[in-house]
Amino acid sequence: MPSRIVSILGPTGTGKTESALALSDAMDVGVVNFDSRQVYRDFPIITAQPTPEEQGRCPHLLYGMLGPDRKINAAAFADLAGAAVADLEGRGLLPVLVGGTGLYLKTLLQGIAPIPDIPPEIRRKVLDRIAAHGPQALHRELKLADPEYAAIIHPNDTQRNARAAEVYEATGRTMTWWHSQRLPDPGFDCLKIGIGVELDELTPRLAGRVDRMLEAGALEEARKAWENYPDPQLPGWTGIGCAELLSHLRGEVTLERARELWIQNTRAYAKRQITWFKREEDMRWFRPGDFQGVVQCVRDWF
RNA sequence: GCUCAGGUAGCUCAGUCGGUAGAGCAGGGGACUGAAAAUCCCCGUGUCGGCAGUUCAAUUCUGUCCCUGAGCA
Repeated sequence: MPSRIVSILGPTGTGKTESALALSDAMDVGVVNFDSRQVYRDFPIITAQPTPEEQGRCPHLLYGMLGPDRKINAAAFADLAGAAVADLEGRGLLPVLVGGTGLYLKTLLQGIAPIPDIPPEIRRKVLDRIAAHGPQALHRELKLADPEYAAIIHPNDTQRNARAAEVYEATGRTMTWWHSQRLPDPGFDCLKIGIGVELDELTPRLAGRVDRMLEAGALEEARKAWENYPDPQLPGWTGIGCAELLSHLRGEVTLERARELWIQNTRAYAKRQITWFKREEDMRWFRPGDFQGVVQCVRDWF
């Protein structure tokens, strides 16, 4: 018996959180975060986590549970999400996954290659080599070890070349081999609800959202986080908004410029998300604000 | 008013020893199997400030005018 779950997907700033709350008014649900940034405790405003009041309206899981110094990845997150879903089901609640991180959803629903954790010293070695010789050097080696995967990823792609190198070095198996491993069916029957807009329509909303975050104390939030975690390399600081505000706090740009960059980067991110979700199969699309449509869609699904 | 430095893609700028020009960013499209709010790929015609002159040919040289910045008055 597969678990029945609902996911609310779409680019940032389309009102996914509100849609989930509308669902919670209509039926017994629990919300599971599905956003790689909303896991960070110290940035509730900047990462647009549901407010405490909103989270009080029904169970909310996987929000703000990590410090900015903690790393998370797709596989680890999917494990947590799987446990969260089981938890809600045990309480008789319909799990509603809300977020914009497409890879995390894909990992939960389809599983991911069972590659073991990479020893830190191997990772460091690979990163050192990239720093010294560039990702192209690793790509040349990859061509010999795993031509099939080398053909798929670009020589300039730092992250994927690093990943391929560390996996091969640590496990003695290629990415192609790992990706060809049969995965057990994670066993989810997921209704995918997409909140869709054109980028042009979304842009002014994103700008307004950034302004509201600033009014709500985003800068103060960043300042406090910086006092506690004064290292710009930490995973938590790489979020959009966090990075721009930090740049201002360190005197590199004016607040006005930080705001502009924040909006610009948010927009570019939304564009990438739109590209991703466009390809997602079995999506039911709704306009922002069409809460009735969303609720009805879930009802009909049962 | 004088001197100097500039006026080239939406922005910041490179360049053409004379044969009509190219980077980064922005913008558009795309990819995505453990960093994913990440990472990466593809897409560049614009009166090269205006006018005139020299030349087969000027964005490039010359003159002049306009604009911007710095300095001197």
